[in-house]
Amino acid sequence: MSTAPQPVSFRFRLDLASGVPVYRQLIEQVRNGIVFRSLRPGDQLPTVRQTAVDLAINPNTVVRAYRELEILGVIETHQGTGTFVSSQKVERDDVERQRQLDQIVSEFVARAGAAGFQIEDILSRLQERKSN
Amino acid sequence: MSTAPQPVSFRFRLDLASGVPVYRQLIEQVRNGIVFRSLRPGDQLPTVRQTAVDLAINPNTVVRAYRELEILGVIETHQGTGTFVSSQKVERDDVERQRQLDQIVSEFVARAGAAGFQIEDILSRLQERKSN
DNA sequence: GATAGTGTACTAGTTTTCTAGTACAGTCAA
DNA sequence: TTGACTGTACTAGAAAACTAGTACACTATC
Repeated sequence: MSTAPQPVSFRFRLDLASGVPVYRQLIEQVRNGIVFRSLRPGDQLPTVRQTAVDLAINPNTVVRAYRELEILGVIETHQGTGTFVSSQKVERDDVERQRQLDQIVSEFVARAGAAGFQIEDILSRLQERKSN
Repeated sequence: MSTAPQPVSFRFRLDLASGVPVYRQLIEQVRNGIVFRSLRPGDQLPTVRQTAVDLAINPNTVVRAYRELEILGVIETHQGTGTFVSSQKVERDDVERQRQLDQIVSEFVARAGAAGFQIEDILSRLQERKSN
């Protein structure tokens, strides 16, 4: 190596015993990485090949995860260059974004509600997270 | 009929075009019914057979949905009698419930975060819902 | 006990999901 | 241009998910 442009520090890990599909584990780890700031806009993700070798899986499995994340607008892939965390999530129409947030929240409330939790429970838990 | 014990008013509907598995649509509708109070503790759900006939699906598909809901503690099934919304969700260990809420919130935050929303966005949206 | 209602169990077929093998194509630096 | 890196495309097989057919067992009422 010569210039070592922005070394990739992010690393995947697998839990084969969990029963959760590999590609889904990868997606979740990237998402969490972004939320918890271990991945920042512009950061390069491990390459498809490197990840495949490291985890002893097929490149296509990595591709599948990256593709789904790209559809979500979370990352950007550039053939021949690499895969990167989106520098700025594409700004969408406000109405569309509002609808999207609404849908996520709806589903969430329904799920928590079915488990016997009230909106108050959720709110207080989120407040805690926010202050951390 | 003679006594007509608590007529079942809840009705399922299907969206075959959605691509969402039938049994999962049923689960979601029961969950939402509970959250939005169209289903209350003790209410009887449509019978396995009636639902199967109404929606032109196999009884086992309904059974699958009901079983999953029962595992979640949302409903209770009684062979020969019917299926009912749990009169009182089984009280669990506080620590266990805390963990459960934590997990739901975690997943939610990760998902919303990946879609570009901040905890603040979620909080304000939830506050709105609460006041409605 | 008979009967009509309820949920249950077992089996199986189709579809979808998930992963892999392998060859191809773009990018960049030397 | 060449070579070593990057992501992409096509194909296919195994596993899981999903739904259905059919027969059985429990419950309540008459």
